[in-house]
Amino acid sequence: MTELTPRQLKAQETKKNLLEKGLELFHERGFDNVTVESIAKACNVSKGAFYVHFTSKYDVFLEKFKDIDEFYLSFIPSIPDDLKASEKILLFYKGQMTYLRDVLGKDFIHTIYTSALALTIDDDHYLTDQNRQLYQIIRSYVEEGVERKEFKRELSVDEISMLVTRCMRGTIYDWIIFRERLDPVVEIHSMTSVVLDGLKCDSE
Amino acid sequence: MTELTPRQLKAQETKKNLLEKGLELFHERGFDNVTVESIAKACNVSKGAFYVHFTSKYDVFLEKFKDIDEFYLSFIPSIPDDLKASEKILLFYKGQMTYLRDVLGKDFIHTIYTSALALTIDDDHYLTDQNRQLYQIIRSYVEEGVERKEFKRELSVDEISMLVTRCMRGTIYDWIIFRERLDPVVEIHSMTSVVLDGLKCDSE
DNA sequence: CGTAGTCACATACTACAGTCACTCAATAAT
DNA sequence: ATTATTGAGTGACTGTAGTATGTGACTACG
Repeated sequence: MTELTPRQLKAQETKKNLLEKGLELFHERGFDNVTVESIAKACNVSKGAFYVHFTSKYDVFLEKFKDIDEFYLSFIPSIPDDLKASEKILLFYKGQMTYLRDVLGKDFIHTIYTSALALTIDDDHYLTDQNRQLYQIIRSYVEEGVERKEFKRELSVDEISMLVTRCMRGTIYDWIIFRERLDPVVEIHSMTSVVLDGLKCDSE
Repeated sequence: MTELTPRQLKAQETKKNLLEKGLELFHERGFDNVTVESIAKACNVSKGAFYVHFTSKYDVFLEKFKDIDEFYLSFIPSIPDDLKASEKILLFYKGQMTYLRDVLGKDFIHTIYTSALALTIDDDHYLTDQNRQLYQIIRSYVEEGVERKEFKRELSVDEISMLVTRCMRGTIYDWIIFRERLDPVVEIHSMTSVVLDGLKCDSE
């Protein structure tokens, strides 16, 4: 299983090259200004080879996107354990948005959010995968909050998690469509504060 | 100004044809399965003529989208005047989402939300136009709520309106990406209730 | 070994959105 | 009436994502 033939190794290398070069070019020129052909050429392979390894131009991005969850995990320890669940969520989102804004950049996120809309019925998008780290993290905070009776009990953990993560998706969508007019770090804070306030157990 | 030459009338007719035939075909086959050429052919004009009247394939949709605001306006009278601002907003959203789901359909909204992400820097999208009816309606309810001290006073009318409308955009985005798994009428209600609760004046 | 099959990659292609230089009839200007 | 201008409409063209088919080196298996 782990035994790779020289041929498979070479293919793996090709894929890695395409991925790295692709991300590099996207970063330099923007997603729409990079052609699949140019990525392939820069790696001395044909366009056909690109499509052996990736199902679409977006696919290159999604590969990278999965790394994000690693950042999320690494970020968690910096959140003090003795905070209330809602405060943890706010801190987490602040870290996340700062990362999206300053490290990954709006173009990157733009492409991710576009690709989620572009898919055909069958294949599921990473954004809607509730097993991904991000969702699990939020869910665990929510669970904690529910146990400690911080949140309304009419709503299930999954329902609350959905609303809290929707907060984030809505803010990111707005960040993109309102262009230079919004700071996502500011916006996620005001939006999420309100939602968390609304979720608070009334008897507090 | 209102004097139209026969030539202008003919052009207007062509545009109207393209618009109607375009929407009809989109409805029949779905946006992605209709080519600009086929719309043009069905109207016995060339593709070039299409681009005289519309700046893009999306543009046909946006034209129609502007009609939505008429529906919104017509819907307002059915909302009792003596309700609280937050209840009015909930009712309004319920009516809106029902209309989007049952009359316009998800495909239509899908295309609108995709086009908002697809634009180049310069041109502004209808979704972000704060002068449009929808935004004005929500703003007026919010204003009412603020005056009656239903809402927190730390936030301005514009800030609150932004959050309330973001609620809607986030819910619609989720409706699209989560495909058959969500009912937008249910979702808008739970999401907006929470946000409105969070916006409530604490001393109530 | 030898041979059948696989798969990483190449090449030529299709499909389609959007562009551009042009035409020609309708209209405006003199 | 003659000429100049406009602008609706044309159709060939470009650019690019994605596909269909081929090919030859490598691999697996008798």
